[in-house]
Amino acid sequence: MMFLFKNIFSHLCGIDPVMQKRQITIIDIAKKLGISKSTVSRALTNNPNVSPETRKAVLEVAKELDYQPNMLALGLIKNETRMLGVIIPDIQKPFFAAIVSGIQHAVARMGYRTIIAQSDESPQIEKENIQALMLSRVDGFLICHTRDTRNFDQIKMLYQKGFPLVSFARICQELPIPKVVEDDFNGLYTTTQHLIDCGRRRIALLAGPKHLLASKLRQQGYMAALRQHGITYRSEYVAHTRFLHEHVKAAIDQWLALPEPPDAICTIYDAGAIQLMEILKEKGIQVPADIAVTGFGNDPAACLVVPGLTTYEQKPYDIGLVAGKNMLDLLKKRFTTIPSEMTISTGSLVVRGSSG
Amino acid sequence: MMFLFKNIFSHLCGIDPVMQKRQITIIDIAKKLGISKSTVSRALTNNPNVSPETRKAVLEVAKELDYQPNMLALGLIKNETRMLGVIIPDIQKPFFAAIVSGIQHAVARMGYRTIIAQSDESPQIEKENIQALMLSRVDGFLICHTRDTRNFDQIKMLYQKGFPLVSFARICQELPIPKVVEDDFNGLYTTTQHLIDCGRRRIALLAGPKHLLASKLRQQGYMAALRQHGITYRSEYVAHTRFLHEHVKAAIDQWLALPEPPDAICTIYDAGAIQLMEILKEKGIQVPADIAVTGFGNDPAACLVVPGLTTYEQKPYDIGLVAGKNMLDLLKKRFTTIPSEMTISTGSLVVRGSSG
DNA sequence: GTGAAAGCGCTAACAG
DNA sequence: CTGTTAGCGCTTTCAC
Repeated sequence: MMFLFKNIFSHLCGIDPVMQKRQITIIDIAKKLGISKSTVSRALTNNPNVSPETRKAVLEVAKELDYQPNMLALGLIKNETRMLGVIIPDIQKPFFAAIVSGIQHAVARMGYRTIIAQSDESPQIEKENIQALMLSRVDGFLICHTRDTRNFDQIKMLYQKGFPLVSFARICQELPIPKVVEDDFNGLYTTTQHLIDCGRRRIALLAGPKHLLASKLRQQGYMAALRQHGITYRSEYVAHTRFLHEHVKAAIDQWLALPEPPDAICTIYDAGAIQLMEILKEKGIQVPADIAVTGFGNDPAACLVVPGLTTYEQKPYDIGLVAGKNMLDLLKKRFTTIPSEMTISTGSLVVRGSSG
Repeated sequence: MMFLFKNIFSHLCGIDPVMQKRQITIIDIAKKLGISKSTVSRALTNNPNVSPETRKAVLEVAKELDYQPNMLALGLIKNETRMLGVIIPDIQKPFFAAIVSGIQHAVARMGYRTIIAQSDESPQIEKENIQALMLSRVDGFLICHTRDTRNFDQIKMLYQKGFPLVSFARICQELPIPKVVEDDFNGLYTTTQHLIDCGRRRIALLAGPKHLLASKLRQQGYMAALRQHGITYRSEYVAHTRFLHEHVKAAIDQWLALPEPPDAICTIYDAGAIQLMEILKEKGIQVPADIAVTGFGNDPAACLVVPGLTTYEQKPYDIGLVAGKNMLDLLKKRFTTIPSEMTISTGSLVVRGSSG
């Protein structure tokens, strides 16, 4: 519910907004000094072909008139906006918020601004956002696809048109562009191995959608760790979710109904692990005594639950930083080479109570 | 640590980026049809003064050539960018992330894009961001100040220049512009009263900086609740922090050294409450048995700590939504009235274990 | 209906 | 060093 109040300060502030005042242009400065606008332009852009006195006079008048250069006019000429389009699924997820922060800090130094667009995990909105940002003529795109994006026509179209492109976190593999990802494989390899080291042998996996690359890689890490230790992979121990609470619940019920229920559950995302722990607690099952649990990501929440969640720590801020730097590289050598490396940001195991 | 991999797909993707291809303009369309660019423009902008056949032909060729209107040129003429500047302290705080999300969803419908700039709680960076976004010629500003912003010259300057302005969360009181805030007073009144209802009498307050409006209002809510119940206000029970962990620790130490230490602690922010609970746990003090604790905000973390944190739930997403709508109103009736209402988003008490 | 011309604010090539 | 001219891509008079 919301309340409205008339602002009691309205009449007291004593500042009047100057509506509609035509903006000051270089022509105003030129007129005032009786010189041509080209000279003013030169003075303002540090062009050497201006006498020091003229420059000084121009700068003075510019300040006096509070002149603000019009970036639109400038952009029209240089055909650049110094704006970058950042497309993410959901800014409210700490993981993406941290990446965005990293990107911004990386590119702000070079005077680039970022336009953030959320796809809300909808491929359709993702498509519309790309379209809209293209029209806004951003200088480049940093894109993290939705979970369900399977058709990469839009980003291919951008590539074809020659837009500088960086793909991060949920990447498009089909294009030779810079990519920045978490170390999915190693993350699950590490947490799974940790559970094995803790003496667990019946280790289940709470995975993601089958088509999602990150999910696939994490599952491969899990399987590799099992293999390494001579533990047979059992498909009934693997549950694929679409990251919804119901799926987690269904997975547990299924596992507990098994003749040999798992003694540990590896998850590929912290939120799932935390939901898991809550459900187990409701059922009176002890974590880690009965079932150990691990996560992935080291969400802010991971250290707050009880017991603390053992997890693989990622550094989303660093991922953003690297993605931003890659974009700056592309922008710099725009017309020479296209680097198409994949950067893998390695994390580290954070051991807390949930793994025993 | 990061690893680099040469992308093995580089040679396989079969799509070639068309570097530098000059963008398609209305002149290309005009030439192809042997008509003037004015007619093309008219056809594209739904101007009635075009024959249906001409329009159809233009639309066809436009699609064929994949024509994209140049927003910069358009903006230069109309003097608008359909971009809004959003200035927040830190996108990684769930509170601000939710607000940003609300703003975006509110304005996206009307075709506005948002440029997010983080001030990192630095008044200096806040100032630079305002400056930069003004140069980028955004159509309006939605601003949440840093904790330490005391000088509002920058935003006043924007106001004076006639920019549509909305102030949210940490607002500037000195200007007659729309403001959207949480219900600070009521929040602390409510949590304090709840503690009193739980039988507590020696209630301390973990407050914020004295100069910060939200902090002042919350303290007033706390004091009003005490007064209401005939409990004497004791200044030694109030600690002002600058939201740092050390300050929280110092406050506790001070309170515990008192001849009559508090039996409850009201805080004005969840993060502080959670830090508080951790420190108390370390000291072997039981929450809520020995000391009850309440928070403010209902952070995602509030339901994860043990015991759960009793807190006043805010709806930051709604605050963003309202702020965005206010901005749209300003933009619509830009040259008529300036609404200057204050919208107060009311929350509600969420009772969990920490209050007993 | 359509075309020619002016102009949004600025830079850049070309003369002096 | 400085002024003139010609655009950047588009809309918008103003003629016809």
